[in-house]
Amino acid sequence: MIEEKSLNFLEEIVENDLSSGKHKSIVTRFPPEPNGYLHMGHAKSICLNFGLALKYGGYTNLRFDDTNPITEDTEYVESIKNDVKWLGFQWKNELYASDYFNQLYEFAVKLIKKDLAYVDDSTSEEIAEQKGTPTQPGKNSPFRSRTVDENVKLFEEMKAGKYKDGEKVLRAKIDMGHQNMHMRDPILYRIKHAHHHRTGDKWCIYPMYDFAHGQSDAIEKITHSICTLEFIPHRELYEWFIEKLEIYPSRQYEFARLNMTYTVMSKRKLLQLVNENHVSGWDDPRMPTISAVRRRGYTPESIREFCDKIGVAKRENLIDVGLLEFCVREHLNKIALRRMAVFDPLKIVITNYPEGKTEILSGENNPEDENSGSREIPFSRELYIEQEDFMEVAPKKFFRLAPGQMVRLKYAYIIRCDSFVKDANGGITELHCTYIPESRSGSDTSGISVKGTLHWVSAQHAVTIETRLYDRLFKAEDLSQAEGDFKEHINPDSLLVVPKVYAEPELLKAKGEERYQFLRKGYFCLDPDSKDGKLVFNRTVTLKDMWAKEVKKG
RNA sequence: UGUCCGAUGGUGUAACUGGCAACACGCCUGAUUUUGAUUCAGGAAAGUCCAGGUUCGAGCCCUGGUCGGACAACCA
Repeated sequence: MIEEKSLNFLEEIVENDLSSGKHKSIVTRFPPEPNGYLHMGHAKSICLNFGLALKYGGYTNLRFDDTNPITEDTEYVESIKNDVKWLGFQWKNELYASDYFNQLYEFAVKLIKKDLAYVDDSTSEEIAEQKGTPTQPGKNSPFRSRTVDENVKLFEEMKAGKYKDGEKVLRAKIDMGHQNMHMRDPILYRIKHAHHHRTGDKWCIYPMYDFAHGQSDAIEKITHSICTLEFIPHRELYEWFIEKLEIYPSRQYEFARLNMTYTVMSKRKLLQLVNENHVSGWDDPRMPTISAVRRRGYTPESIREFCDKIGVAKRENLIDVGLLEFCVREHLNKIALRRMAVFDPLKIVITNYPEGKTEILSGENNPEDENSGSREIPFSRELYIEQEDFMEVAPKKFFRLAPGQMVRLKYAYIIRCDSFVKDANGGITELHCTYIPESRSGSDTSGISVKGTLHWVSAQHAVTIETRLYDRLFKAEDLSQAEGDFKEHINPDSLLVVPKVYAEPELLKAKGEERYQFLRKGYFCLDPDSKDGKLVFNRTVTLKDMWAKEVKKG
């Protein structure tokens, strides 16, 4: 009997609506504006909206909120669809707010005829002036008292293209003294002689968010319209339109957006990073966009798991990026193929191993997965190990190589370090070791047990690859609290390219969809920049490293 | 000076709707280990923003504060 997982507040609402009979099934929607790439915050929203419908047997529409032709583009539409699919969700209908432009126009006319909307000739400055402030009431526009007929005619003319951008707007007639700023005669339509990615040049007036979103929800009979906290003040207006237009009463619910440590999660800021070349693009693996984490090697499973773990509530939060890393390690540990690669080579010569001899050893692809099989690894007299795996004078708890010390070479033999060679600067250039022939992996009769196991690569057989190691994009943990402009906190060392890493030859067969664990180094995946003869790997995340922590402690 | 949201270990989310605060990440110990990974066992860590009140009993209810956030784009 598994204890039932407690519900988040949205699931509670849905369950109540279902059990009370308010709804027989639910309909949600994911409503991105196609003006940027999706990020992890959107992933949270996607998992929520699609997850709810999946759990309670409803469906989810993908609806592009494309009411501002100036900033929107089909490039973004395509990336968004791609990202949602990649995350593993399937929408019922692909819809666009622009599909409803005719209907929205009729809604506007209806409001005008009910004397609940009017055409205003005020400039945007004047309208801002009329709005007042959160603590001071606004004042009526001088155009507020136009007759219904006049408004109908003017609005038609706006639609017909008689006026220039900004010359007129359509506003709701509510209450300029309202406590809620959004109820102070909000703008419904504005004039933009702009080409729309879907409707082309058909329209020169476009509805504002508030006059498009809720109505689109109603048209689609969305039962639960879920958005982020900053839309709370819009809810009153959302419901005002439902009442006055007498349309399907979708209900809006708000949850706290995702914030993560060491990064920013706003499209505006991410766009800035892209435009100002602080990153190579929207899918630069250091970005928190979905396309970037995908390129970096994160799996959809791990992101869904992450979204599940962070929960949903109404209080502001700052999630430790370490939790995301935990989720991806957890998944990658189960599926990644193990490979060996040496980043900072130190040559070792096995002095008692025959020159010219090559042995083919076998290494399991994944100890976590019995069905993953094994691959062949060449072993020979000259090998590379990591520089950091040798110390001339080793502390007692150093289980790696040092003069006289023994280690196991993974999948191979136990070796002992006999001597080392130094260059003029005192740097270690070469180790001379002897191997224990009867310690061969899988048939070890030596009876020797060692504390350390090293990864290695045969010098003669190694292939070289490029690797890109990523660190956090920002140095500040909480960018919302950090002083000054967010870009002042960019981490200059967030990308480290290692142009030449020595890898076991099996890696030549690497495939883009595959995930790899470079033993003791982390999880990696092939980057699309790879070409024949030059493979590039991204480090998704490091392995947990207790030893590094130990060393730090001193 | 207004209105609206919110407040539980370091972080995030719970608490059967009033019954002596749980789970996850992180942290610390130890065991296992041919990855100092994984796995396993254990531990530290909040008395629930504050002050009153109701109650046999309050993180949950009431009152008043405090703190944090949102709201004044022809953006969404």
